[in-house]
Amino acid sequence: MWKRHRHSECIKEAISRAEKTCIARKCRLTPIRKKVLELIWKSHKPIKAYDLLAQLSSDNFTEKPPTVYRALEFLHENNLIHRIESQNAYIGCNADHDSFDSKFLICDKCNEVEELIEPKVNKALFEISKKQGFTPSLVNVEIHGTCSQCAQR
Amino acid sequence: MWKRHRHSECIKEAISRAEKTCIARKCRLTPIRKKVLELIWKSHKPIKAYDLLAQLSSDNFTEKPPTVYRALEFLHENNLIHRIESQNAYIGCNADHDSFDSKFLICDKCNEVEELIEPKVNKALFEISKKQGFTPSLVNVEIHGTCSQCAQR
DNA sequence: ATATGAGTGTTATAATATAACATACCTCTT
DNA sequence: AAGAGGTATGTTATATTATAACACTCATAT
Ligand SMILES: [Zn+2]
Ligand SMILES: [Zn+2]
Ligand SMILES: [Zn+2]
Ligand SMILES: [Zn+2]
Repeated sequence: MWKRHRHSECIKEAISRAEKTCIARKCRLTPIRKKVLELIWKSHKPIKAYDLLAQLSSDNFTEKPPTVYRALEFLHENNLIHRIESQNAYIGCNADHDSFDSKFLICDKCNEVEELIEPKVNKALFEISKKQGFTPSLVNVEIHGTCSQCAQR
Repeated sequence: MWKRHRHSECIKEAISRAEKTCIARKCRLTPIRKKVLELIWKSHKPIKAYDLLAQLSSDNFTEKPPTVYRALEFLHENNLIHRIESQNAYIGCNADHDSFDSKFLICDKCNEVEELIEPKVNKALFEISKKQGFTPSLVNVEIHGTCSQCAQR
């Protein structure tokens, strides 16, 4: 996001990463799962389940919701995508980060999302939690605002 | 949460706080809005819109969804409640904190939620965002895990 | 009293997600 | 090659969450 790049490379990298993950974890990147992951990456923004569904379907053929939700579940379990809670939408992840740590910058103008990879805040949040007697297992941070591109306009 | 307290006092305090807020902001805590706020506080956990709806309704009378969603919208705009995004549920707020800063400890066992009031992490996140050229307007942190009560069991 | 805006009632529908069960398809064993 | 067992998909139905649109009521301010 906000950096020029060959987006087709992102997608290739994501698929290749997914294939490796599946070998390592002994699970299968079936055609449906692969297609959903590709569509998520093509979108370049968080994409909603029913938009994926529409793109999966062709004129003479309609996929049903469970198809896409199952693929999303699989991809999520295997750390290949994230769900942006405040948008009910899904975005690809190409970073090797702890699965319990996710942080996003969400532009409310253009809707693009960038994942923040930064371990310190996570650590601080874990420590604060523990002080309260709470045992954290997962941290999700969603920061809304305006990206640099949109700020310039 | 996780601290013994007279919960009836929480509710009273919340209503009194809401009344003050409404005077200050020149808006109205109508009977519906007040009732919804009370029900949210009575729940003691995040509560869902349709559960509120059920509680608002009596045997011979059913409220409609817009009634509760409008009340929730009002309460949220006026910083009297928070929405827990990962649960599609709503919880009361009695803290005087910046409206753009909300952090929650969410116990996945008992479903109770505690709000964390702690300014440092927020500041750190703002700074990290700005370094990326992003102008933040709102931070939401949801930390899932196990509360001390549930850990003991 | 009457105009104005805020609040509520009502109907309908949109958007998001899952349950349940049937069928197909891999992969391993024999 | 046949069968068993598990994984994945197809299919139907339904649950859950949320909003649009328009009519009506009510407070209150001039
Ligand atoms: Zn990630
Ligand atoms: Zn933007
Ligand atoms: Zn709060
Ligand atoms: Zn608990």
